[in-house]
Amino acid sequence: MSDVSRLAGVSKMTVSRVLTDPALVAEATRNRVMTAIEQLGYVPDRTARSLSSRRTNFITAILPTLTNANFADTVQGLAGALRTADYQLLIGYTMYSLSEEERIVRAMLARRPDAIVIASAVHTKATSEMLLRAGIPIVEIWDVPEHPVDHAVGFSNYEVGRLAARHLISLGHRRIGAIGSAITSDATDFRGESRLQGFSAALREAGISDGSILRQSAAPSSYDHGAEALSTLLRQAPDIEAVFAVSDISAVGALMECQRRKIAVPGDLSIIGFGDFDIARQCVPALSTIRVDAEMIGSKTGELLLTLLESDDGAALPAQSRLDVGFELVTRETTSAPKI
Amino acid sequence: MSDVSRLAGVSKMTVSRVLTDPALVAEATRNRVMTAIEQLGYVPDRTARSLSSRRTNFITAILPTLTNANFADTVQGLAGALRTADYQLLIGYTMYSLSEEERIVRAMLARRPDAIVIASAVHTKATSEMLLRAGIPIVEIWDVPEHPVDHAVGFSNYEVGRLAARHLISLGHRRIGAIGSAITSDATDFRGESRLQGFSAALREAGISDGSILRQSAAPSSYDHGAEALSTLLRQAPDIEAVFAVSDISAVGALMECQRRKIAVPGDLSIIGFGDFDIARQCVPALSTIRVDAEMIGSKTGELLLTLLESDDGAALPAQSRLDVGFELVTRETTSAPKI
DNA sequence: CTGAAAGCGCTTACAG
DNA sequence: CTGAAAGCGCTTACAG
Repeated sequence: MSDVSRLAGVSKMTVSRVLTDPALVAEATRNRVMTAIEQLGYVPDRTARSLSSRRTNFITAILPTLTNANFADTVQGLAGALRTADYQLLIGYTMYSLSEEERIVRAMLARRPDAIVIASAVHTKATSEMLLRAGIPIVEIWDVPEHPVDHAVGFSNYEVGRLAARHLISLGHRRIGAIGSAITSDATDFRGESRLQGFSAALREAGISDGSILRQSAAPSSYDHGAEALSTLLRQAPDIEAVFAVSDISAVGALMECQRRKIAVPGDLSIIGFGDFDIARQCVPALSTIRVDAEMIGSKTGELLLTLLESDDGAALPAQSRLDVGFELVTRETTSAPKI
Repeated sequence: MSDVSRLAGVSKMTVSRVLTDPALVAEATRNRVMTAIEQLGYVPDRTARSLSSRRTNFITAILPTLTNANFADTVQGLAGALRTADYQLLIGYTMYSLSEEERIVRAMLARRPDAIVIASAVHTKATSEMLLRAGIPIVEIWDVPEHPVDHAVGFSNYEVGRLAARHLISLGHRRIGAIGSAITSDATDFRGESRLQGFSAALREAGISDGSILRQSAAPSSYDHGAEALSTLLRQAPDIEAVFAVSDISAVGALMECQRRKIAVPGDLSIIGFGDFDIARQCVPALSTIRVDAEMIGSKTGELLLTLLESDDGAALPAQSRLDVGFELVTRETTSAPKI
C-alpha cells in the first residue's frame, strides 16, 4: 500500500479510503490512486485490515459433512447470501463427532470470525462455553431447539418423524419400521435421532408397536447403509409393510435392495425418506419423502447474519431468534396402501 | 495475550513461545503460563500471528461446485491431509464460470493464502496472471495439463474418454453416443469436454461415427440433465446401442429414464458413466463406470503442499510437478454386447 | 532460558 | 477532502 501511495503521491490513508469508501475521495485523486493500484497489481491485505479494524469478515460454518447434498445446498445458499457483502466462509466438518466439533470450534475461534453457523444443537460442555463466550452471533441451523445458544434457523426434526409416521398410518399400515443411525460417543446424528423419536411417538399415539425402529451403524448414512439396514430389518420383521428412512440416501439404498430382492415397492413394501434429494425425484419408482428447503436454510441464515452484522447501531436487534422454515410431505410412488 | 503475560508474570514473548514452541521454555515457567491461559480462557489471535509472521496457514481451494460428491470427497481428502498441520481451508465455488473464478481468485488473494488449489486448467488471462504473480505454490487438480501453471495432481480426462469408447467398441457396439454439457461463456466444464474429445477421437480411430455426441445444457450435470439428454439422444438417433455419460450422475439419470421408457439396460442400450459415485454401485442394474479416486486427489495434493510449505530450506524442491493418479474401468451391469 | 524493541499492513480517531 | 500519529496482537531478530 505504501508503494501505491508513493506512486500516486498521496498518503496511505487516502489509498485506504479509495479502497473502502471511494466517495470520500475527490475524483481526480481517486483516479490517480486507481491507476497506481492497477499499474502495481496491488491487492490489499485483508489480514492487516482485519487486525486493525477488528473485523475479519469471516463467517465460520460448521457442518457434519459436506458429502451430503443437503448440507452442500445449505452452504451454497449461505455463500450466495453473503457473496455480495464480501464475507468469506470458513468451513469445518465434524464428521458427526462431538470431540472433533470441539477441536474445530477452538481452531476457528482463533481466526476471529464475525459469526458462527453451526449445524448442531448438541455440543460438549467446553464447546458450549466457547460459543457463549465468543461474543459474536451464533446461529444453530437444521433444527429449532427450545433454547438456542443464540439464534436458530431450521425446522423440527421431531415433527418430521411424526409426519412420516402419520402418513404411513393414514395409508392403513400397521406393521411399520424405520431405519436410522446409532448414537455412539463419536458418531452423533442427533437430528436423525429426533426424527426417529418423533416417528416412534406417533406410532405409539396410534397404538402401533415401535419395536421395528432400527438404529444401525454410524452416521452419515449412505446407499450401502440403507441397503444393509433394510436387510437387517427384514430379518427381524419379515412381515413389515412400511419403512421410514431418516435420509433419502438410506431410503434409496433400501429401495435398490428391494429391487435386487424382487420386493415390489410399494406393492409389498412402502418406503418414505427424508430430504428430497435429487435422486428421490429420479429413481424408479420415485421416492415419497419429506422435503426441507436446504438452500433456503442457508440463505435465510445469511440474511439474518447480514442484519446482525451490518446494522449501524447494535440497538433494536433481537437478542435471540428462532426461524422455522418448515417442511413438506411429498407423496410420490413408493408409498401406498398395503395389499389386502 | 498481555493479560496472560501479566497474570503469569512473564513477558509476552514467553507466552508466545509457550504457544508456538513450548520446548523453548523452562517447565516451571511454561506451567505458570498454561495455567494463566486456562484461567483466562485465552484463545490466541491467528490474524495477528499471520500478519507478523507473514504466514496465514490458509490454503485456498477453488472448485466448480460442492454439490458433487467427487469434489466433496477431494475436499475431504485435502482437509484430512492438512488437519494435523493446522491449516485452514478457504473454499470457493466458481459454478463453472470463468468470470466468477476470476472474482474469487482476486478475493482469495487478499486473504494471503500460503497456497492455492484450483480444479481447473483453463482460466481467464487475468486469473492466470494473478496466479503466476502470487508467488505461492499453485496446484491444479482433476487434470494433468501439459504445462501446468505450477503443480498438477489429477489424471487425463482425455484418456478417460478414450477408454470409455474402447470399452463400448470392444463389446461390439457400432452405433455409439455420448452425453455431456455445452461450453458457453459462463458454463465451462472443460474436463467433461476433454472426456468427450477423447471419446470422439477413439470412435474415429475405430472408423465409427462420432455424430451422436450430444452437448446439452450447462454444467453441472444432474439426474434431470441425464434423463433429458437421453431423451434428446433417442430422438436424434433412435437406433443407438450404447451411451457414455461424462458423469455418473447423468448416467444414472439416463438409466432411470430408460426404466421409465421400458428400455432394457443393457439389453437394448448399454450405459457407461464416469466417476464411480456411490449411487453407481447401488443402482439397479449397477452402473459400469470409470473410477477415479477423488479423495486421493485431495490427500495427495495435501501431502504435496505440506512438502512444499513445511520444508525448512526452499532448496531441493521441484519447481513444478505433475502427478497422475490414474483411473480404472469398472465393468458392472449396464454394459454388454449388443443384442443380435 | 527470557525479554525489550521494532515492525507486519492496514484502520481508527483526530486534526486541519 | 486529506494527512500524521497511534495502535490492532502478534512474531522476528536481537541481546543478554
